[in-house]
Amino acid sequence: MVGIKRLAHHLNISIGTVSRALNGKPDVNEDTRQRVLTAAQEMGYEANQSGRSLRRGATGAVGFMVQTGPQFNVQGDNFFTTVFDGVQTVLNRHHLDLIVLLCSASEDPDQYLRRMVLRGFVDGMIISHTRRIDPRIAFLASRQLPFVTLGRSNTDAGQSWIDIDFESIGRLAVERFISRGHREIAIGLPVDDINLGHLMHAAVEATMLKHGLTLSAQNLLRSPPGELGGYEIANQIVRLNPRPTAILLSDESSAIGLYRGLLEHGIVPGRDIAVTGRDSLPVRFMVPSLTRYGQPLRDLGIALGEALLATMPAYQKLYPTGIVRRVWPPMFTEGESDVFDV
Amino acid sequence: MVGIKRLAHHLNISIGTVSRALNGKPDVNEDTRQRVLTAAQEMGYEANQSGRSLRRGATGAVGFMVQTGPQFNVQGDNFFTTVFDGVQTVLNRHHLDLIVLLCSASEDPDQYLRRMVLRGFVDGMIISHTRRIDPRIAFLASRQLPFVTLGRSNTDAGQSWIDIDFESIGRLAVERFISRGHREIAIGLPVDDINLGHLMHAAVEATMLKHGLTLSAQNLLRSPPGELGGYEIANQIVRLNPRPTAILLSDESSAIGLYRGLLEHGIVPGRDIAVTGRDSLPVRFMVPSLTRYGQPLRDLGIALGEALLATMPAYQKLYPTGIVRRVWPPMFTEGESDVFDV
DNA sequence: CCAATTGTCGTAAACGTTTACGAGATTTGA
DNA sequence: TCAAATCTCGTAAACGTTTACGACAATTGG
Repeated sequence: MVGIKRLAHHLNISIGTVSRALNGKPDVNEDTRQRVLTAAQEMGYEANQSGRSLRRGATGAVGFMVQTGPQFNVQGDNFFTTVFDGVQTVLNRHHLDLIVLLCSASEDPDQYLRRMVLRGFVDGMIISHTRRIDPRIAFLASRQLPFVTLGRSNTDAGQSWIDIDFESIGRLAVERFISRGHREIAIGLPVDDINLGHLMHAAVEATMLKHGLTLSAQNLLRSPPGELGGYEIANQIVRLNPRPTAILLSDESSAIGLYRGLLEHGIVPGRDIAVTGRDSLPVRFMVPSLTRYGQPLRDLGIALGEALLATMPAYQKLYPTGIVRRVWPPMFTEGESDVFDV
Repeated sequence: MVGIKRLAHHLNISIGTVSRALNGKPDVNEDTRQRVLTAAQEMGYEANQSGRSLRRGATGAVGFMVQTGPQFNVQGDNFFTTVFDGVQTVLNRHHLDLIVLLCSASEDPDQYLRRMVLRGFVDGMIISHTRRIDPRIAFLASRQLPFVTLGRSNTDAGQSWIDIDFESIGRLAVERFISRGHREIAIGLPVDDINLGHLMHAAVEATMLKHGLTLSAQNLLRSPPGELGGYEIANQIVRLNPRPTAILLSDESSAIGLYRGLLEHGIVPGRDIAVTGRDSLPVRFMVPSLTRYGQPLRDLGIALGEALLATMPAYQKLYPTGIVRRVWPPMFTEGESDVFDV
C-alpha cells in the first residue's frame, strides 16, 4: 500500500509537508501542494484511517443502533431508512459517515451496544428502541461518548433526545373513536419495555377516563411487532366479549396481519371494526387503507443528527443548541379503515 | 482514558508484558496474567481500536452494503435483516463484527462504496443489489479488499458470489401459469440494471418460448421497487389489451400495491388475475395470500459469511473452500392468489 | 540597509498497540 | 555440577498519521 511516506520520498519532500498539503494547511506553497495532490492521485494514495484516527483521536463515524424484532422483522423498516437518510444529510456536511449497527433478535441489545462502543468505531452514537428502563443510556454516559436517543426513557441521563409525540397520537385517536360513537376501544401494545408503549397506553387511558370511559384490561392487547403480531391481535379480539368496535395499533407494520386475522373470522376492517395505526408505506396501500398518524421522518433524522453534533465537542461551535428534548407532532391522514359511525 | 501504559505503570511491569497477558500469549506467568486481567477489569481498561488496528493491519469488521430504493423504501427489508443475521452468526465466531453500510437513494452507489472502503473501517465487504454492469466489483478487486457479492454480475472479477436461482423462479412460475391455462402472462421487472431483473426476464422468455408462447413487449412491465411500484404496475395492467391473466413480480414488496391498484379498477387478484411473487412477511398475510417463491435467507447469509471468510487471508486455513459460486434453489409456497384455472 | 515579518519546510515526537529479540533467572538432564 | 533448555519479562521498533516547534529564506517596512 502507498502511504504518506512513499509519497514524500517520491517527491523528495518531507512527510510533514505532504500531510500538510493534503490536509489543506496554510503553511505550504501552492506549487508543492499541487504536486502533492497530483502525485497522490496518480499513485492512488489514500490515507490510512487507523493511523489517522489514532493520531486525531476521532474516527469520523457515528453509529446508529437499531434492533430487529422477533419473526425476522425490523420494526417499521421504511421508518428507519428514512430517518437514516435525514441523519446522513446532516453528518455528510461535516464529512462524518453513518454506520448502521443492527442488533439481531438473538442478541442482547445492552451487550451489543457495549461491544460496539468498545470497538471504538464511532465518535458518537444514536440509539433507538428506547426502553422505559434502558441500561444503555447509563453505559453511554459513563463512557463519555456523545450520544442521542430516539425516544425518551425514564432512565435518561441528561442526554438529548428526539421523540414522536405518542401521547398526542393516543389522545387524538381515542377522541376520534369516541366522537364516532365508539365506547369499546382496544389498543395494541408491544410486549416489551419499549417506552412508546407506555406513553401511548397512558395517553389512551387518560383520554378515555376524561370522557367517562375506562380501558378494560381485556382490551389491552399485547403482541410482538410486525405482521404476525397483528395477526395474533386479531385472534385475541375475536375471543373478546363484548367485542371492541375500534382498535389503535402502536406498531406500524402489524395492520396487515390484523386485517387478515380479522377477515378469517368474517370481521371486515373498516366496516365491523375501526382500525387506526401509525403510518408506513404498506398501510397506505392496504384495502381499506389505514387511518394513520405519521411523522416527517426525514426531518426527524435531521434533528437527530443536529442534536448529536451539538453534543460532540468538535462541533459545538457550529451547533450551539445544547441539550435538545423535542417531541414531534403527529401528522394525521384519514384512510378508509375507520370512516363509519357505530 | 486508561491505556495499556497506565495499566503497566500501575502494576509495575512493562507494557509489553501487559499486552501479552491480555492477548493470551504463552510467555507470561499465570500469576501476573491474573493480576493484569483483574487490574484491567478494575480500572476499566478497553483496548484502543485505532492503535490496535494500526499495528495489526486489520480492523476486525466487515461491511455489508445495501441500498435504499426510491420512495424511501428498502427493497425487501426483512429480506436483508434475515440475511444479516446469518452473516453475523458466522462472523461472530471469529470476533468479527458486521456493520451495515446503507446507501440512501440520493447517493450514487458506486461513489458511496468507494468512500466507505477508503474510510478503512472494514477488512472485507459484502455487496448486494448487484447490477449486470457493476463498477463496484472492479473497484473492490483493484483495492485487493476481500469481498463477496450477493448476486451475480456480467462484470464480475473472479470473486465469490451467492445468488438466488432467479431463472428457476421464472421458469417454475411460468410453467405453473401455463399449466393452468394462462397464455397472456405478464412480468413485473425493476427499472434499473439490477441483475435479477435480467435473469428472470430471460428465464420467463425462454420458458414461454418453449411452450410456444411469446412474451409480448407490452406485458413486460417495469417499475421501481416497493408498494408504490406495484401500484404503478396495476395502472399499467388495466390499460393493456388483451389484459394479462397472470403476472409474476420480481420485487418482494410490490404485491400489496398491486392488489390495491387492481381493486381500484374492480380487478380482484386471485379471481380475475393470478399473481405470483417472491416471499416476504407481508405477502403471507395479504388477502388473498400470495403464491410465492422464497429462500432460506439465514442460510444464505451464512453462506455469504463463509464465502467472505474464505477469501480473507487470515481465515483461509479455516475456510479452505476457495472461490464459491452458488445459486440457491427457490422454495415454493402455494397461496391463494393464483389458484384458479383460466 | 537592517530589523521585523512572512512564507515554506524539515525534524521529531506523539497517538496506543503488538511483537521480534534478547537477557536474566530458573529448571532440567545426564 | 555444568551445559542446555525453559520460563518470564523488559526493550525498542514499528504501524501511518498529525502537528508543535524551530530553521531558513524571502519579503516587507521604514
